[in-house]
Parts: sequence; C-alpha cells; structure tokens
Amino acid sequence: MTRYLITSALPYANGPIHFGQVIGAYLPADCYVRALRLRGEEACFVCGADEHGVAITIGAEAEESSYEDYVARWRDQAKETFDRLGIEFDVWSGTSVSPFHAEMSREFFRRLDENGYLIRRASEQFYCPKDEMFLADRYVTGTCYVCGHDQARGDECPKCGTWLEALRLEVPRCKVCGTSPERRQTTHWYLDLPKLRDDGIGPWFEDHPWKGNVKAFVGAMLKDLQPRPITRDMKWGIPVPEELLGTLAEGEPDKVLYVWFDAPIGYVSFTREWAEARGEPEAWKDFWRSPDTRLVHFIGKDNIPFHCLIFPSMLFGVKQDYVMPWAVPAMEFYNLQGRKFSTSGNWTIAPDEHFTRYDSEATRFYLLSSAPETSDSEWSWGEFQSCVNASLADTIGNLVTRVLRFVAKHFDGQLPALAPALEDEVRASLLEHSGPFADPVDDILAFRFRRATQTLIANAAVGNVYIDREAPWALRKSDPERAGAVLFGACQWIAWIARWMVPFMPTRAQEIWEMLGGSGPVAAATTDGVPTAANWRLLPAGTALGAITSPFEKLEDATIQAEVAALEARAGN
RNA sequence: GGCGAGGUAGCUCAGUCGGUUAGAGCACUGGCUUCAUAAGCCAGGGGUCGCGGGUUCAAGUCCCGCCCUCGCUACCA
Repeated sequence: MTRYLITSALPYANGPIHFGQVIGAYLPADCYVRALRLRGEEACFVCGADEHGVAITIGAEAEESSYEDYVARWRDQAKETFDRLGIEFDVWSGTSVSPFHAEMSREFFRRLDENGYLIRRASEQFYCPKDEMFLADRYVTGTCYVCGHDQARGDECPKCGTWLEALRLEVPRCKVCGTSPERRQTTHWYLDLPKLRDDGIGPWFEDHPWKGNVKAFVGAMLKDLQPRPITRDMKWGIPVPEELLGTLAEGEPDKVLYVWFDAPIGYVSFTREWAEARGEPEAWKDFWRSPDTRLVHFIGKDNIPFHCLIFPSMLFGVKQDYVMPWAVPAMEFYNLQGRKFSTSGNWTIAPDEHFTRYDSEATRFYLLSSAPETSDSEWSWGEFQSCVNASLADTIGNLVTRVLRFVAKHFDGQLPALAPALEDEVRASLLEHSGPFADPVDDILAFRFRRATQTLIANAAVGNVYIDREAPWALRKSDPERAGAVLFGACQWIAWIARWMVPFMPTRAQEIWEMLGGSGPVAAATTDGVPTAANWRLLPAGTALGAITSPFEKLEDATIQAEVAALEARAGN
C-alpha cells in the first residue's frame, strides 16, 4: 500500500517565521496532507527546527544566551506560529534535541565513508584568534582585490559584484569582532558528489518527472559537480565520529558535521522519534525504507540543490534502501507589497501580531490562493481584502447564512424533508443545471494550490446559482413542500462545501458542518470527492441546525489602508 | 559574467500536443431579485499576448535576436 511521507523544510532557529516561509514550505504541505487524508491515504507529516550552524552561535553570543536556550526559544516561537495557522505536524522536533538525531547523523557519515563517498582534504582558511573560530567567507570583510572597495565580503564584493576568494582579500578583518584573522590549515571531509552522480544519482534524476524549476536548476548543476565539504570547525553541532578523527594533526579544533549535512537527516530521525512516541519503534522504516513510500519535500526554491541533489545523494550513498524523493514541489519567492520580506528592515508581517486582528483561516486561504507556484508572487493587502470579502464572505459566507437563516426562520431550524416525488428534480437542478463543480483535492494532489482555491469558490458559486433559480422565498408561499425540498438540497450543498473546505480552512469547515447539525468530524463525512446521485445527501431530513454565525467577517477599506500605512511607517518610508 | 525563471485585460493570474472568435476572478457598466453579511443571479465593455524577425495552411504557444523584471551562482542556512 502506498504511504506518503511529507516533509516541510526545517526552519532555521535564529529568527521568526514570516509569511513567505509559511507559504513556501509549511502551509501547502499541511493542505496536501489534509487532502491525502480526505482520500483515505496514509501520511506522516514531519518537521522540526534546524538548530546548528555558525549563524546560531553568533546570534546567541550576541545576546549572551546559551545556544540551547537560544534555539529553544526560536523553536517554540516557530511552533506557535504554525499552531496559530492550524499547521499540524505529526512530529515537531529539533536537531539539537531529538533523541535519535545525533547518532543517526553520525551513522550516515560513517556509512558514506565506508562506501567510499567521502574525501578528506586539507585547506587553508581564515581563523579569528580572538573569537577562536574559523571564519566562513561571509564572516570575513576586507578590501576588494578587484575594485579596491574596503567593505567587500569574503564571498562577494557588493560594489563591483565580483565573486571573490576570501583568502585573497586585502586587509581582511573578522566580521564579528574586527580582528585581523590569521591563515590556518584545517582538514575537512567532502561528499564526493561526482562519484555519487556516476554511481546512480545522475540517471535517477534524469528519469524523474520533476517540476520545471527543479529540472532546470539541478540539471545544470549535474554537469559541473564538485565535492562538497560536510564538516566544520566548531563546537556547536554533531561531533564527527571519533574513530574517523584518528589521524588528524594535533591541535586541529573540534570537528562537527556541517549543519546542512545533519539538517535533512532530521527528517529521518524525527520520523523515528514519531514512531517511538506512538509505541512502534520500527515503524519509521515502513516509511523510509519501503519502496511503497512516496517522499514529498515541501521547500522554497532556495533549497532545491539540497533536496534534489545532495540529500538524495546521501540517501543513496548509505546503501540502506532508503526511499528517494518522489516529488519536490518547490515554491518560488513570496514578496510583500512589491518588495522582499525583510525582518530587519521591518518590511514584514509579524504572524503573532497579525492573528490578533485577522482570521487565521482566511489568512490560510489567501496565502494558498496567492502561492508562488510557478513564479514569484506577493502578499498584497488589497488582494487579501478582496479575497476575504468577495470570495470568502460574499460567496461562501453569504451562501451559508442566506440558506441557514431561512431554514431557521421558516422551517423550525430543522433540515426540511425532501418529498420523494421531487427528489429527481431537486437533484438534477443542483448537480446538473447550476454549473460545473470539481473536487479541489484533485488540484491539491497535483500541487496546484491556486487552482484548488478557485475550484472551491466556483463550487460555492454553484450553490448561489441554484438558490437564485429555485427562489425558495417565493416557493414558500406558493408551494411550501417544494420550498423545503429546495432548501434540503441547498443544505446538502453547504455540507459538501464544508467538506471541500477541509484542506484549506479545517476549523471553519468544521464550524459550518456543525451549524448544519452535522456530527463528528466533517472530514469523515464522505471519502468521495464530488456529489453524485448516490451520495449527494450527507445529512438526513429532520437534522437540527446548530447556532448560526457568519463564517467570515469582511475587512473595511479603512482597516486595510491603516495596515499599509503602518507597514510603510515601520519601514521608514 | 554564467545559469535559470518571468513579461497575456486597470489589477492578480490561467492558457495542456501549434488549431474555432485568447479565458477566469477582482474592479467597472446595465438589468433582474429581496432569502442573505448593501449579499446573490444574468448580461456587457475592456487585450497589437514585452519588441523585431523567422518556420508553418495556422504562433500567446516553436526558432533567432533585442528590451525589461526577478532569482540562483553551491564554506549563511
């Protein structure tokens, strides 16, 4: 039986999550998992924080926190944002705290070494004697040897745009403390990507039906692959297996696995943590080492090389029958009102503050409706307003209230009866004459999230067309039985809409289901995707309606204008 | 510099193998309706498909050149 293993890119634990990341890797994944489950598929949804790396040590030291406290804070804050958005992982962990993570990462390293895919190489790097650390190119500044600009970074000169070699910078300085760094010899392990490519990753990649942006980018990379370093000189991280350190020269500092080597292994170790927690310690292998598993990585496009090339190479190279990625629906970039999201430049939306004023379910829907699937897209406050008002409040919300309030007022708050003589007619009016409808789950499973939101709204519009043509407010006076039959149909349609809403707005879907008097989870109402003659009735006549409230509040022009003005004021425009 | 993505209605975007008159939503205009959150339904106006060539019976779609926007360029993650 096919199983789905869904991952969202591990958020780096050194800052808050913003909406660009939410729509890039987390919300589509949650929507996809919910869609799978509506179809009765087995799925495990894995995520957690990425907690190693030099950026975290610098961030923690700057505020005099311990590394552990620092990453715990950002790990918890990210989780809070996901909770507010209704993003429900089956397991949420962190690479510095997950019980299996360090040992599994070392095991990957050992096996890659045993299988001949690691190369050990010595090189020269800048070392800051004051901070007692080797400096990544980004952490060295100096004078550009091309144009003489004195604020050049070790990797690139911001003035002339030249791609620089850090060791050739003139007057180099440590970016953290300003000290003049010294050159030191250091030894590192490299992942032999060219060999992995030739042993199997190359053909595997070529034969796979990748999304366009993935195919183009990785295809180009495959032509010119270099071995890639996977260790670092620092204390914060997972130590390289001791038995492999053996022959290193005296005085070489602590060697840890490079954060980008251990991070994706988190997908594996967190799955194991999930299996352990549910009392089936070996269950993680059913996902990771079964040919029936479909592994889906939700990521932003900046992560494509890691998820389509490097991590698959690692999975392949350990030769333990790990599954390879089945799909990598990489999102493009998400901007905010025409500019990049920037937390430091205050051009951002703070999620926790956002949810004090706006509906998180509506926010989910708008984000999915504007997802950067095929090209960069953006959050626009005007579009958010128009989406909430026109699509959610006017089309779905108003359909719910116009029907339910009518039933409450004139039919005793109970789902009216459908007279057998009218059955065929009502069903045909609803299913055949009010417009086409489709299951949004089909779009979602094809990773077409924008289209899926349109499908949902189009389905809701069918309900409005039906009500308008049947005009139960007129029938109530001339033919009450027929009016009741029409409303019976309308209520069934609303039940279907609630069901279709589940992957996008799970909480609101349940609320509407309960307004209709539905019991149990709406997601369990039916496993069918669209109503047919056999299954269009989800609720029996006589069902007592629950309390009726407006599902979506509209957003005023003034509210939106104030939001845009506040954003620009914060950014200093 | 190299590689990649994009440019279609006022706005946001669909457009599959080249094939009827290039579509949708929002916005706008007119009509209908009064159950409903001033909501709903119907109809309509609005496009030189970035520019210039080429292939073809036929090009938004394929090829070449150019312009513009954005991303990546692998020891930040």
